[in-house]
Amino acid sequence: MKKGDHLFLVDGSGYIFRAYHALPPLTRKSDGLPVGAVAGFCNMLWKLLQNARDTEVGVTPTHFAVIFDHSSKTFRNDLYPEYKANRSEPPEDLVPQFGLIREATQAFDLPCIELAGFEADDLIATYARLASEAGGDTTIISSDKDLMQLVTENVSMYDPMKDREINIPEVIEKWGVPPGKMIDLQALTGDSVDNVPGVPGIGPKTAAQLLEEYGDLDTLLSRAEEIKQKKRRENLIEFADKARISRELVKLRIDVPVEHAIDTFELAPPDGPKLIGFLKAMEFTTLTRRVAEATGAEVAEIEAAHVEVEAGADAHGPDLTPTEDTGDADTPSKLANRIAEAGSAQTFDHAGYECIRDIDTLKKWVAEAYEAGILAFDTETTSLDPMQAELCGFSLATKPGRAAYVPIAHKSGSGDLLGGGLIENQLSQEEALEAIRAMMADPAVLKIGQNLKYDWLIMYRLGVEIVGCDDTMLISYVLDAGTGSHGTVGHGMDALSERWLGHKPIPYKDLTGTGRKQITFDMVDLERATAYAAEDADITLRLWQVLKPRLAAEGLVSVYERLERPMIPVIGRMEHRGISVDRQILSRMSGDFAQTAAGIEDEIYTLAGERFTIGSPKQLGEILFGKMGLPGGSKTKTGQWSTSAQVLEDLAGAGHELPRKIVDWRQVTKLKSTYTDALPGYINPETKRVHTSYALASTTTGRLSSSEPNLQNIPVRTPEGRKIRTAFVAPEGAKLISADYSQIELRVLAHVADIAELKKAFADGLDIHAMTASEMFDVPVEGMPSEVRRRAKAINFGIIYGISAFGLANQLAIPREEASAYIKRYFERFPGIKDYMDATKAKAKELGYVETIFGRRAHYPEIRSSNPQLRAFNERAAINAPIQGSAADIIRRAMVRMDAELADAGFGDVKMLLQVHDELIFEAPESKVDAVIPLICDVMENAALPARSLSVPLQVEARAADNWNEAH
DNA sequence: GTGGTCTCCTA
DNA sequence: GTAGGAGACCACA
Repeated sequence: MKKGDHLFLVDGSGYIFRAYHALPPLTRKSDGLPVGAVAGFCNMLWKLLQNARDTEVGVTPTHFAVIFDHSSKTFRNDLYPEYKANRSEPPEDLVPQFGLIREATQAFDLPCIELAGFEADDLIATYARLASEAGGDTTIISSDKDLMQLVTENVSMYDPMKDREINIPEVIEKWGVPPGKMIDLQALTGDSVDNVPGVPGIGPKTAAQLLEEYGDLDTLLSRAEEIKQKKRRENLIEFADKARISRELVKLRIDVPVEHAIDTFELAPPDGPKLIGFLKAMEFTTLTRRVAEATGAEVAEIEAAHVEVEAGADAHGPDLTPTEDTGDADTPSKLANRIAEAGSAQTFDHAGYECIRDIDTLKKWVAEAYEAGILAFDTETTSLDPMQAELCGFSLATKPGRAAYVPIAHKSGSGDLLGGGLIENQLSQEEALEAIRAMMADPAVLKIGQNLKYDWLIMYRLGVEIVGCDDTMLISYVLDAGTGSHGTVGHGMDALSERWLGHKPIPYKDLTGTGRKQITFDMVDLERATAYAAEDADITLRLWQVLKPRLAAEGLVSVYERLERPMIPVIGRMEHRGISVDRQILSRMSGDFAQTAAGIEDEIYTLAGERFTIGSPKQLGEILFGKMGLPGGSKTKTGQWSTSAQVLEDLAGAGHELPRKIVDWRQVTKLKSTYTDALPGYINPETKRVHTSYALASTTTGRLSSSEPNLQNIPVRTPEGRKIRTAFVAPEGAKLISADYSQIELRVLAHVADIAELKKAFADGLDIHAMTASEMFDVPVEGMPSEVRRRAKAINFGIIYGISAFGLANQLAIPREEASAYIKRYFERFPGIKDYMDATKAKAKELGYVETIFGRRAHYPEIRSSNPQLRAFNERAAINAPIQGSAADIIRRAMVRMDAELADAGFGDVKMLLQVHDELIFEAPESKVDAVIPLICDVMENAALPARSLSVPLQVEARAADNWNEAH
């Protein structure tokens, strides 16, 4: 090892625990052996060995070793017998994976280091020291805080699961002290997991503050008398010895008598066949193929290695999957596994795709589609906006590897002086569409798309109907909504392909470029267009083969069939219809807002004594809290003083003039920039209407989201904002109808938690917030002060959001203790709610997901996190999801049924335009309004039936007017 | 140009 | 305290 070398040390024992808790629990080999953590470990190693440069680490290792704990007893037990005494046994299905991870390390040809009497951390500390002394750098692959004391200029850490490097600044940011003081900090705080005692009542924040003040632990303990806080002083004196022992426990040994010299860690190129043998045995098909591609090995020629599972371990463990593989029967989950494996074992051959340029070939493909009964289909267009896009061509696939592209509007490149003309020998749009029209409308051929709503709209605009279809994006959404951390698992094709097929598709930008020089798809040459477009269809088909069988295997067919697939034409039609927006009204309002804003700006500059960028929170903060010296409220996570409306309102309340002006200015400029200025830009030049885009698969709960423009957040709370709704109008001779569910989420809560009092209140049509207030505060509903009702209302909402004292206190601007007391009182009065919340949390922890009343699943893998904040957040989300999600399912059911119900009743000219979570907006001929409103309400109120019979009535309120403001 | 931060709009 | 999208600013490439 020499200067410039870079040693990677993987904390193998730490990784396995973390991976086990962070990854979905269901990863198993076909014989039931749990291998989730092993899979994560292998992927991580491979990534570090292949592309460490592409990660946060940014360097490629020259030396590499994986370090493990040898056994649970170490020298620390001699120091302090209780050390790690409260460690429970590892979970059953984790046990066999310890051995497998060591096997994996050997399969990777990497040193597998452990030593009796020492923890992995001590070995890591020692090797890091040795590397530094030899002039090399070290990256420790771990995010364990116990290792942070080792961080120096030459030693950093890397969290492989978050792709995050941890250097000196990150340690300071996280713990408030530099790495050199981490030992003292941990000595003070202790560690309940490892049973390191520490000093009671001292957490990380306090410890950092004390160390900042006194420098180090010894000084602090010797001067403990000076501490002002009584309890803290007493504890520091009483537990000084415990703190000193703790320091010895957390201090890592850098002088372990290691058996392997660091030079033996030098990295050799991977032994492809050996590694592949192991990966095959583990059934990691995707990684197997990646390794094969990188090492040039032939997968088929390599036999799966024989891997022994540690004796005594229950290899099969308790089965966690809802459908168990039993016997030889081809169960859905077995089928799903087998197909997934077959699909991902094949490679992609871009040169094998066909470019269809004559009608006979296209007809041959159509015949092939009939034969196969399935056809993956994808359109290529000039725009992401399906209401403006023009068709460039479309692609087809009938089985894996068998795919083609049909160009219809490609032009020759711009480099050609005579260029810009249509390329010859392309089928015309009419000809090509005519050839596929009958098949597209024939349910005998299942059309498979990825985000099919887009292609559906393109074809709908061209007069081609699609009947009989599947959407891989929606299937993935039904199966995996919420998996991965922080919703990182999207359901876009690139992500799905990498995840399920182990294949990275050709990036769109490789064809079109980006930014100013970006070209439209019709300018892409046919060879590359064919490779790209046909690949998309090919991928879609393979994804369908992998994902579709899982629906049955995991009991999610009806969710997909009733709540997802039918939404494609429903939402497609709504987006196609758009809504009429009055440009004049918006333009007038923009002018007014501009004037108002300019006036306020002058006043602000005068009050501030200088001109500055009001919209910059940074500059504004400097003026308010620096120059003017106003007292700051809360801080943002980057340490800036917050200038949120809440803070400014508080300052205004204390008699300061400027903050009030800022609030006013913000409101006016917000309304202007986000709404009155932006909306006219979305009016489609052709239709003269605004066509929002609804995302069907973007939320974890099942709600839709709306974008470009977002029509689900048009202002309503303030009179100024509300006026914007007057610009959403019905055309001459028509009215807008707004129909919204009253208190749907509270009704769902009453139903799912089965709360007699709430159910009765809804059945009797009572004011639910007043009723809650009356129950909680013993105040009669008659003559109840509005403040009392307001508090009960906030609590009711809080319950739906997975209440916390902190949140309720914030909402009501009351002390946290008071909020806490309210919650306690609420739970005493409605114990069923508490039971429901506890049961929901327990279910989410056990299964990793929660369900709506219709069986839609929302995954919260991080609910098992050891990070209390993250865990609590996931608990609240898990409590909220069945309520929010069930309401979302109900309105989806209403929407799916609505068009047909309207048409059957002779209201074919009444059009559903928008959805805003609990509200539907329609456009109807004036003459039909009165007759259609009861029908709309009826469909919405009975939307849960016949699948579910709610024990609470649903109530819908509907009104018609010339514009959205008056209708709502 | 891109991505992160802050703020604010909705149910 | 839940679920979203978007605009402005600003530091980075």
